[in-house]
Amino acid sequence: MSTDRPRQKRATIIDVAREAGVSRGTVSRVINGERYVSAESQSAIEAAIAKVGYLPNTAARNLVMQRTLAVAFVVHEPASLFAEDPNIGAIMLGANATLSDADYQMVLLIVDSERDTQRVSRYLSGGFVDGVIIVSARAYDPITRVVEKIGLPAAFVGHPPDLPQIPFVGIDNRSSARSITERLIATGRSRIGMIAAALDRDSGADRLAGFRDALGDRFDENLVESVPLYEFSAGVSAMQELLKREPDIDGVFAASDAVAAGAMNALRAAGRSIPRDVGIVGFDDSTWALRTKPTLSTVHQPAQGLGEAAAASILGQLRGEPPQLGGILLETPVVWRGSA
Amino acid sequence: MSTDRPRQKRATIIDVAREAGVSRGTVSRVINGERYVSAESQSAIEAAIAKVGYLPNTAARNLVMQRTLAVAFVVHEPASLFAEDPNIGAIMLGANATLSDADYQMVLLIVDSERDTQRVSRYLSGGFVDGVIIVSARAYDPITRVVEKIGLPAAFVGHPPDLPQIPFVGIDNRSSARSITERLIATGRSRIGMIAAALDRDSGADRLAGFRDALGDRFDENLVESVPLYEFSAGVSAMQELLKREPDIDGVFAASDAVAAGAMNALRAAGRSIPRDVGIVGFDDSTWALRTKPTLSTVHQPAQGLGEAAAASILGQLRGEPPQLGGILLETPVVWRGSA
DNA sequence: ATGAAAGCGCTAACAA
DNA sequence: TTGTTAGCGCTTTCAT
Repeated sequence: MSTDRPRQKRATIIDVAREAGVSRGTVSRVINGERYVSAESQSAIEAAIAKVGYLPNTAARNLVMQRTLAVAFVVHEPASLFAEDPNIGAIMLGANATLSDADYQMVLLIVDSERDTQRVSRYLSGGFVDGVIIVSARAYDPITRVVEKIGLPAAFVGHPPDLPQIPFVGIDNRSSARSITERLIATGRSRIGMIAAALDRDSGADRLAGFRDALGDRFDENLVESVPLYEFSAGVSAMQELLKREPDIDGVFAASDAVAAGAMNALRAAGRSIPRDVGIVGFDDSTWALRTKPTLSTVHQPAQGLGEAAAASILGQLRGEPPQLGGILLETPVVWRGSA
Repeated sequence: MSTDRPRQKRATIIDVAREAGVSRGTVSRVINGERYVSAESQSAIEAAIAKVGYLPNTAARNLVMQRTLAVAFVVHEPASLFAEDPNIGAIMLGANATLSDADYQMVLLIVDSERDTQRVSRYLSGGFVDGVIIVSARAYDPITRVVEKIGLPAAFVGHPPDLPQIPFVGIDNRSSARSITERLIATGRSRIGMIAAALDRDSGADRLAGFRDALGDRFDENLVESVPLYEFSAGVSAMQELLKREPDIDGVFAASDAVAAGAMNALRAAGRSIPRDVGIVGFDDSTWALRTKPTLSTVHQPAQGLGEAAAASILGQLRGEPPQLGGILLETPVVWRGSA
């Protein structure tokens, strides 16, 4: 006989039933607010619940109900993410808001290592969630494969490279980049360069393609400098490089606001006035855009809307509606401010 | 008879048993890598698992095992959080790393509305997690009460105001603020002000108290301006106010790096050179601190370490070790850079 | 080494 | 209106 701390066993539906002098079926009905319970039973059970301190075990309920009212939100590569990418937070919040309205619990899972990948895969197939939202999926991701295998309703934010026909939400990076570049051209700049970033992701590659589209014959690859990540510091160094190579540059499209902010620092350090000497535009319309001086002209990325749309897609699938396989592209208005 | 998509029922342990011609007990043993299984059974079962595409239902297993190998991480008030507070991301990552090493799944729950509070409370009491890490808890939070009621192992990051004896990890805001202010005094400044923030949280109040401690008799409340949140924009306006009121100010302690960055903008706009005319120091050592020019002297807040310590506390409690009720305070070295 | 059976906490169909 | 019972998918004695 052990004398370890008895660790207070949690009250179950049976304890409530015993206390109230009814069967567990009746208790279950009260808990789930069903009809056909006498007033006496009702109050006896409510009293018993309070007395024994009963709290329902949702996990057990889920097992029999075969649904969890929970949706996972999987985030990859977060190390720099939250610091440098203000979008991801907004996407999360958007998804959470929509799921919350439908009374679904969003559970966020972070994938930061090989081990995490394994564990998260197990979690997704383990019966804890009814669906999953995945942001920044990589090509041939084990998580994606598990999701496919078990047919878990899924929605991707951004288009995973290797999957042609899956539900996703995103923006048209290419045409957005083209639009803002055209706007920049319209301001009369003649030597327009670009700081491209993250060319290994389709967002990065597409933004460069859009830039190229807009410039047409006037495209000059000497005016393009590319950096690996959407980072402030990368913007600084790339702009320095560009200035050295092409001192007469008078317009810049930076692949993200953070990059643009860095570039603006470098421009100012080089004695160039913005927008007089050089006009600059960014991409994202994140908090960066309002912190620069002058404020940044940029492409508005509807981050919260992406989260909401992804959540709505999941919710629709759970209602049995066929997902929109082609994907959903959200509008990205150009926001014109002081930097160009 | 319905012709709806049959929605492919998931294979269970029973399907595997049937396919392999053994009992479910034996299958269970194989899945859990126990001894006493014949080589034939072993391989027959492995083949059957592959054939029927079996994936274990962890939720069902948890029900009988009475443990989930999962820990919740609850975040409040995220609206601005991810944009303005780079710490929270680092705390998460630290917690995730430590939990992951112990093969625990961290599930992040966002509380962004009254409704979320309800749902998250249910989730925590619903048998999905073995413990919980709570950041920025509010006083008399319903979530905190649920956690107490069911005796769920918990660790707080930062000290919740209304609970005297709970396990928490944090930093000593007061003595840290005192230290950096003393360093600032030592640079020979004679009119030192402070931009205080978030005085309704203990972090904010304690930083002001530390400032006061350092200044002693020389403390002058005309040199203190306070703002509601740790925000860049608040730093701008507070600094403008301070300059107007006390033009001869030559030193500033800002309650956070974001605030300091804002203040530096205002100082520069007012034509003051940093650190020649006025020295300024911040708090957090977040990404802000390296983006300012000159870079910011500040107090290093070990955000990742806080997450790791909180996770370690939970893990310890789950091992049955008594939690350190007094709380764990981490070191906060002063980082001296160019701004003062 | 393995099968049979009890049971984790709960819901739901069926009787009564 | 209520009690009884059969599971949800899994682990774990207890026999054998």
